[in-house]
Amino acid sequence: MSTLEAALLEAALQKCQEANLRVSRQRRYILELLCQTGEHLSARDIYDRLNQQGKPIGHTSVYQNLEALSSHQVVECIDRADGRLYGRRTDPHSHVTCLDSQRIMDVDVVLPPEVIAAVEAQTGIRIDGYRIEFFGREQQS
Amino acid sequence: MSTLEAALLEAALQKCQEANLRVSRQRRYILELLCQTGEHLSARDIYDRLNQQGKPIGHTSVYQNLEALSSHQVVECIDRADGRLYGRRTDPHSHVTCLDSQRIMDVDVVLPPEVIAAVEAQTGIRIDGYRIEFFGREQQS
DNA sequence: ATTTATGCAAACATTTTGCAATAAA
DNA sequence: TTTATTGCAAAATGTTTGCATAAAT
Repeated sequence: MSTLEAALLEAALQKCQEANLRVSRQRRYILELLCQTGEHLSARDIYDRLNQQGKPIGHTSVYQNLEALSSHQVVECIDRADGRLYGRRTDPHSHVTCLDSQRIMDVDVVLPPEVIAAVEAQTGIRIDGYRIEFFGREQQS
Repeated sequence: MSTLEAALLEAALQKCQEANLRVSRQRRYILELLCQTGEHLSARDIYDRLNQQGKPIGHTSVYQNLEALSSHQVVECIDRADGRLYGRRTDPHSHVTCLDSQRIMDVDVVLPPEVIAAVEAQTGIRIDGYRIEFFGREQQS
């Protein structure tokens, strides 16, 4: 496990404490899995991978945990055409989806203030945040 | 029906022809509903509203139609935490979601080329398009 | 000791599929 | 007339809930 992954896991466990979420064995399994793979996984992915790895967990627990963890901002939850996915980053960020591999990458993009102001003017909504979904294909050079 | 709505409906019917999608009574019902309300509706919303309006349509037809129409870019399909929603605009655009009312508004935002270039450099993906999901609350002034 | 988490079984909601009847072109 | 669409019934998915057991603090 890289130091980045370790740091992410540490931060996630910290947040659990703050949120009064006990660090059960199964909950730790899920957090370790998400922090180690940078991927965005479905509930089923998580269920399958953990059980394959000899880390037994039930369906219900996966769902209950993902609900608890995402509602406390310990993990990220995104809705996609092919179902709900969970990721390890909860700070504001955007996504790039490769249309060939369907792989999702996290990216950091900051919009110019003028863009936000224009949206606020256009809608009357005070913008609190945003997420950009980019899509494209791998460069074949 | 406003001229905008009429134009949107006309364009949608046009696209059906080009895609060899017959304009059945039920298909027309769906397109009229989506073009008239600017809202983003779920399959169930559409089923309920049409049947309430005395425009009978079955569950299967709603789903089959939304699949056919969205895969041919006649209507928009977006995935949200509370399910799949359909809208009338298929050209590139972004969304603003009011966190109080859950209302979704369409907005037009064009990203500066530098932003796109930065994302491409960061990921190795040639960006084909994007959609920004903004969220915020109504201004109470 | 107290409270939270687990996970089976069952309910639920949403979406998909087989197929015979129907309607659009 | 030919081909696509409809919609019932049934199945497949994905997600949630009741509840008794087990585990974390």
